Amino acid sequence: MPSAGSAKPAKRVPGPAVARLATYLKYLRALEREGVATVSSSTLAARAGVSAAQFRKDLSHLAGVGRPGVGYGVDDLRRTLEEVLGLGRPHQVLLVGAGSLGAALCTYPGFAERGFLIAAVFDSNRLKVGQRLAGQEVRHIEDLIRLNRSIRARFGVIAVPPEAAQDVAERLVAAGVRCILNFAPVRVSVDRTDVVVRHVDLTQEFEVLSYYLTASGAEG
Amino acid sequence: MPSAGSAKPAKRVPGPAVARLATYLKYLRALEREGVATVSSSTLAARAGVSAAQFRKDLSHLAGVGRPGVGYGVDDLRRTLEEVLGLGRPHQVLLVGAGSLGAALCTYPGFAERGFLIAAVFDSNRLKVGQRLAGQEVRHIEDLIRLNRSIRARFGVIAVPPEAAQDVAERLVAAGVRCILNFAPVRVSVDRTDVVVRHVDLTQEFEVLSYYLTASGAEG
DNA sequence: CAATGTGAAGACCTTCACAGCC
DNA sequence: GGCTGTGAAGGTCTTCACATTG
Repeated sequence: MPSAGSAKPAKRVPGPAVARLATYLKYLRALEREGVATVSSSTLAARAGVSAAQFRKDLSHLAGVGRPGVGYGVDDLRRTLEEVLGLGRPHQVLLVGAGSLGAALCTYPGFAERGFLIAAVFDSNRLKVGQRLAGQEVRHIEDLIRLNRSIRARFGVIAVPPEAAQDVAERLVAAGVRCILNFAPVRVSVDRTDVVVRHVDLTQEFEVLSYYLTASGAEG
Repeated sequence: MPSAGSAKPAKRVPGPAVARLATYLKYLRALEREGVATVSSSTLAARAGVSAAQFRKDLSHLAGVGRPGVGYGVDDLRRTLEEVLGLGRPHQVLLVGAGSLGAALCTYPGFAERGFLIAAVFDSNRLKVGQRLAGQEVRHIEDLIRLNRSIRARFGVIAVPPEAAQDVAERLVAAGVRCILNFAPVRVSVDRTDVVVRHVDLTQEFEVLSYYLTASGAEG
């Protein structure tokens, strides 16, 4: 497979490091807005809440963009991270589920600001189909595969009740989606190895917090 | 500090294991609804998407609840996990930010189902104060500390724009909140060691997915 | 002198394999 | 025979410390 793109080093980046690279990118963009041209590992690492050594090690997985004695060019590093993360251009997203969570995700401005555009919204409830949600007409789930033949989105969001999640995942994969963000509190499985799924269980986040509250011995 | 509670072993549980314990609990509750009385490590592990060895190692951090040759009592194990995670009783939650995300979180039934009750909603916008959101009257942020003297919530959710997040965090801590779930795309820092913060950056989840899409060489 | 990039060391987590129990 | 619990082995990630560079 002829790899698209430029001189990026195809070294594998460890999972935890990928998540932190996305964090660094966020703060680099903030620095750029502030007009900062150069930043040191210790400064940016402090903002991101990691050690300077961690930061430099993470960046060592990419081509060298820092200059010893000087630091990192803010614009340079931002572009490198965008390239590594595949964020050079906007991405289309299919959103499935027009309930309260789906509606919130649809109106959340943060996605579009960072290049993820909700291209279509789907639901299985005929009462919701045809309604408008943040400028989007809600479509029926049966039309997902057909409509994505022209949209060609590679990202999908599952925001449906747990019973429906697996079916939605399969439709998304069949429609050509390769990255799935699943908000349903149940695991969905896909057989294809070129499809990646991430689970976000909001209640589970609370439950983890609760452990640390309990473990610290401080009860209310 | 005299530790409250019962015969739970005070061994420290590794971070990744805590998250998985919460996952196991989710599937145990589902099994219980299905009327299953006993389950083996391999069965439950398969549902949760981990190896059987991983599952047993995670449980080895707690008191032994499995019986060799038989498996785990579903009800037993659920109760043990609830106790370890501190989920034996409901928890009150303060929600700050009545924008689209805040509204969605307020109406999301999953929180209450799993014992996290939104006790009050706050916003800084006087136009929103007094409005109702899923049965809750929106309060002004200035009243947060005072109102929590009677509510005594220990959990807080930050669903405000990034500029306001740090201020909200400080108010929550001052009000006695010990666990903070932060949806603002910026790190908030708290000085107290007995307060734990978790960050959920929804866009960042997409960015991580994008890396794996790009890394697999499959471009659309 | 200031700051990066990196091998080596160390900490942490996962997987293996098997003794022991039902 | 089936299954748990766990020490030991293996792998991954983080931290350290320093050679190197501008």
